[in-house]
Amino acid sequence: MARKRVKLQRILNDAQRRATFKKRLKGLTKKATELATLCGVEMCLIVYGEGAVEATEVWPSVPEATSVLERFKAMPDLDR
Amino acid sequence: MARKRVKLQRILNDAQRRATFKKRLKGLTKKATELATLCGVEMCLIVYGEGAVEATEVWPSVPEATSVLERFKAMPDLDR
DNA sequence: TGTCCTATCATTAGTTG
DNA sequence: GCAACTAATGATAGGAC
Repeated sequence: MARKRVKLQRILNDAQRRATFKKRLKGLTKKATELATLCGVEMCLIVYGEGAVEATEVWPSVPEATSVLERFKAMPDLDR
Repeated sequence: MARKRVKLQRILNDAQRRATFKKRLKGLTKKATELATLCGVEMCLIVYGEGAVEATEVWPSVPEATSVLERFKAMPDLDR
């Protein structure tokens, strides 16, 4: 989305993939914050990096995400 | 972000809030898809709407989200 | 209400220090 | 490797239907 479009496939270069991950994760969480604020909803986001390269990320925080997950787990299958 | 900027606070009008929620959720999941593809990571997103107004949303799918959640639940506290 | 359009604002790829 | 900057693409508020 800038000087050049990026192909929609896994970035092979490790350093560049990490850099892109960091930038886009920031953008994604910002959007998530805006959506939660504007629409008055609760939400959580969990990202699993591959091995030790990208760390696992939990948003907005581990306790809040856990709370949301408990509600999801407790929800009857029919409602899912 | 378009003809006019929107205030970063809960949209009071129900119809408009629903419309904004739908548009932004679509944009958010698109971004999430791109991040997962570009960086080769697994992720899930869970949104709880308020009461019956906005429905609960799970991305990318309930089975995949459940899989990610199981891994999160099984993860030692120290790693979180 | 849902979808399409598009002017306008937001995000970000590439680059520099 | 990170933060800042900038050009260029991407997302979306408001409007039309």
